[in-house]
Amino acid sequence: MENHHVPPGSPLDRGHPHVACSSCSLRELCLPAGIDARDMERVDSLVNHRRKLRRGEHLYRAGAPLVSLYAIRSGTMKSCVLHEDGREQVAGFHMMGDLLGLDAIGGGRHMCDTVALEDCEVCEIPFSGLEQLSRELPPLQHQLHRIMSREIVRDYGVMLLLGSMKAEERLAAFLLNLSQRFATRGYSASEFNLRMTREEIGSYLGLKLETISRVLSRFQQDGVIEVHHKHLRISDAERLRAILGQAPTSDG
Amino acid sequence: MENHHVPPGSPLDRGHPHVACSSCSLRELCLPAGIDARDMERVDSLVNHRRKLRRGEHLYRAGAPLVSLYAIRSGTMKSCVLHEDGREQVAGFHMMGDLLGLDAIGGGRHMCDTVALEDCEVCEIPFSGLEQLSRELPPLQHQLHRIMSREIVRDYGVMLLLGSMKAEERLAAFLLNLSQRFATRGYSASEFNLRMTREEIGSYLGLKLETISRVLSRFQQDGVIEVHHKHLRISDAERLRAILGQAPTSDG
DNA sequence: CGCTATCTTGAGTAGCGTCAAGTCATGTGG
DNA sequence: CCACATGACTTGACGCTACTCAAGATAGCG
Repeated sequence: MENHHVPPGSPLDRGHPHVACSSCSLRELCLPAGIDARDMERVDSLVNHRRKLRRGEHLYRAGAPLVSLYAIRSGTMKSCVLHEDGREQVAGFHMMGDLLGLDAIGGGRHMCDTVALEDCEVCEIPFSGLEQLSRELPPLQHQLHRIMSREIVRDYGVMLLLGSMKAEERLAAFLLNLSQRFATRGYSASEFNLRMTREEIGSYLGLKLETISRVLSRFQQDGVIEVHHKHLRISDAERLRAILGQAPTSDG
Repeated sequence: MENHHVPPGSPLDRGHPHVACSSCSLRELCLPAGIDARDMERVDSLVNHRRKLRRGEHLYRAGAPLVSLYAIRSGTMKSCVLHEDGREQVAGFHMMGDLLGLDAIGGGRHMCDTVALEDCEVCEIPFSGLEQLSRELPPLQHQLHRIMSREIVRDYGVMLLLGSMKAEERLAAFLLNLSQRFATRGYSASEFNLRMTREEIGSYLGLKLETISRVLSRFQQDGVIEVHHKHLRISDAERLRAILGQAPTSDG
């Protein structure tokens, strides 16, 4: 799938390209949402770097000091939390428009590893500058708060998933969530490529890769999805939602 | 302390004393951390209500519009996320100094239920006023960001727990976390009362109440803790940490 | 073209859930 | 003060879901 939604070759977009938020197609999904044209140039001047990452490259590692937040322009990333004994868990998958690095504000150091799952491009947003500017632009301040709050709510949803759903429900929830995020970004809700491995999905959902594979096969058998390696088509979204909705206990 | 000159029994007083942040023993744990004396009175004037809750009473319910954030002065609360089918899960336990309601900023509505586990007292912080004041007081702004970020990091920890730990590890992690939070607040790290039921602990940890009961019994058998109903003593914190640390797979 | 990472599928198993019975603590009304 | 009701907790027996281990298939990449 071609993520390059952004018109290439704008005046500022050469060499080490500064691409303005004001001309970014993601601006309504991202940090500048709600900023009016007059103030936008101040945001533009804050977000003055882009950075490319190759597949597998780290955006930051746990322990690194907080310098900037990052907004994804293109590509998909994962964040992993680590346990001393070496266990790691995927805490989230990120795509265009998502804001990364919020975990580092509390302690001044990143608390997870964030890695590109495919070639990515991110906008770098110096955090101290962001705090300063958000004091002057209430809509920017509010949007930052909203983004952090929504991350908290998303995390609650993951807890619910991990704490009280069975494997099929977890995977149904995951696929529907992915589907919705693609739709929000203007892509097909019913057909997309998984950018992550079965193992990464499993890690995120608290399951083993074999279980992911089996459940995907079962869904396909049942005609709910068609899956061929990384390519996935949701044939019957209604049924997926039904899988999610059915409580395991009591009658029905 | 009455920087507001609110006469006792005035409408604003609502029969509850206004207790200023500046004289609150929790201020270094709570929202005003890092505010200097000169600015503190502005924070005091923002936080102008206290509210008492009886055990079992809701502080807010999912769906309610965001009006205020709440700081716990005394008592313990739980937050529960709900699934349409009626399943619910405890997303967190809160105690003195914790700031509640952050889930509501993103959508303007609360996304979970928050309930008192015992009689509680909270300080009400009108959110719009908080955003406004935090534009004028950078340390307040930064502290709000830190609190939200720490909530995100805490959530990552819960995901790790739910996604990759066995029952014994989860409970060990839970007890050590409680212990540390009591210690931070000046209480004993090794001896305290559980304010929540086995079922609530289980819900938080993604386990059933019978499992909580069994694992507590096993810990007691092993001499790691002593537990008698709600009363708990950690006899061997080192061993608890060891239970947490041991990876289940491979050698070691 | 072969190497490696990824994925699929099967068989056996362990850990936690379910169901059930019984104990204990707390509170209430007589 | 006691009898009783209620909610919380403990413990046992059994079952099911997802894990483990293992073998083989497939795709991507140099």
